[in-house]
Amino acid sequence: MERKEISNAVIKRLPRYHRYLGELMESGVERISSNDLSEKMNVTASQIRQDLNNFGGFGQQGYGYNVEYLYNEIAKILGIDRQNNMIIIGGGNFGQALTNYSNFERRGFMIQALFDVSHERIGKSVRGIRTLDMKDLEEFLSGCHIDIAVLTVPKNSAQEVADRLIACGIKAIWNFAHLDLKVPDDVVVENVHLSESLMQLSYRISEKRDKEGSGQNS
Amino acid sequence: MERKEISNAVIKRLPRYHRYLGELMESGVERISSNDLSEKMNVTASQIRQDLNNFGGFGQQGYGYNVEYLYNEIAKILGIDRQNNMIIIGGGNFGQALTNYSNFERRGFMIQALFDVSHERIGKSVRGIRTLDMKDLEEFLSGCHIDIAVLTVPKNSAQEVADRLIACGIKAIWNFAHLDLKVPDDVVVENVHLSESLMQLSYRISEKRDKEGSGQNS
DNA sequence: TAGATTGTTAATCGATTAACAATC
DNA sequence: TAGATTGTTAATCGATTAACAATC
Repeated sequence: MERKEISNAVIKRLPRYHRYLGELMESGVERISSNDLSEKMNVTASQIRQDLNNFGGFGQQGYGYNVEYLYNEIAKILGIDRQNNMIIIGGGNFGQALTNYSNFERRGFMIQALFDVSHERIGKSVRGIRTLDMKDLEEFLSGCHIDIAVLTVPKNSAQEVADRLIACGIKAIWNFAHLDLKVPDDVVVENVHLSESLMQLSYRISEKRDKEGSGQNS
Repeated sequence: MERKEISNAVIKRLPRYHRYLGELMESGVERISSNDLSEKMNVTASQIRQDLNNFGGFGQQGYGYNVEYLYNEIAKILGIDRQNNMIIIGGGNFGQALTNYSNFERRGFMIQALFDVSHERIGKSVRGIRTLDMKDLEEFLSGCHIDIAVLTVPKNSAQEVADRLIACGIKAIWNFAHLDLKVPDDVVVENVHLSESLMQLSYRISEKRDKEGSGQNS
């Protein structure tokens, strides 16, 4: 029995449920109804129940959901109940920032190495994580299992690096480069396009500016 | 006459259109049909035409779209045809990485200052951009116009900082803190929740793992 | 048992795709 | 003019919300 196909919209909401449940746990809340959670999160109770029931019946009629249980179940669904080994390709600004950001580790995302081409960076350690020579990528990957490769290289070398990673068997890429990678079907890519996010914000600013402008004229 | 309400789905696609049109321009392409663009971008031609026609008729029957013209029109729609002044609050890993990332400037997003509470950081400059004392935030904002505040502070101080920014008249926040900010209706927030992005990737990895597992058994 | 709240089906809403008349 | 391709209306598809029977 396979999972039925889950829509992207649902997958996007799961981490947010997980976050709110974590906060409820921290404040000692033991159980919560879809209705109470919906008010906290500003979504409909119906949506919460629909979303969760894609994966199973985690609640109990007349009671609601046990916070800790649901938190752990969502963690399992998200695959963060286990260790995920990562490498970061590109030791520039973002590569180093991500390496320094120790929060990922708390969720089981362990950075095993950083790769770069610059001889100024190679050999140095960031938070105990070695910066290795990009030349040695293939050798490194043949020696250990890496679940996720983080791509923080310039746009013009991103595809080439991705190809090398995929040739080594990497199946998941967290892509910070500002382009759409071409990858085989069995490789998953999650994009973080910061400039596109910033442009969306900019859109909303100018949309507001337009509205105010026309408002004054009416 | 006001813009009609544009759906979020459309807004998210605009920066990607802009990016592809920019690349076409660079390779010297003068005109393109919705059909050719749709093949490049892996969307339907219908969607491209529908999206664009939310904002006006930019094409010409029998000809298609002029690449440079459309590129510039989308830039206007996105509000990136003008300068946007930004400040970054939080001079940690991400704050510094964003400050160092000079690509934003090319799109008119100018970082005017960096703010921090740490005396080790205050007074130092990153790429010519001063790190100021968080204490002086209100004074600074009274003296110049800032369009966007970038929030790269720890989760537990983010709301407090946001409140201060809003009190100073900031209307747009690019939020990297891992929480949902509470802001008035006239303030726009764009979130970059990196851990949620990483969890979505993790979900897809484990989804694939499940499928393969069940495949072997069948 | 009565009350509460889920799980799930049905209804609605919105977004995407298809089709085609308008027009360059 | 004929061919190409848009702008736009109509049809379809999918996601969200509402409703309610099941059940703890």
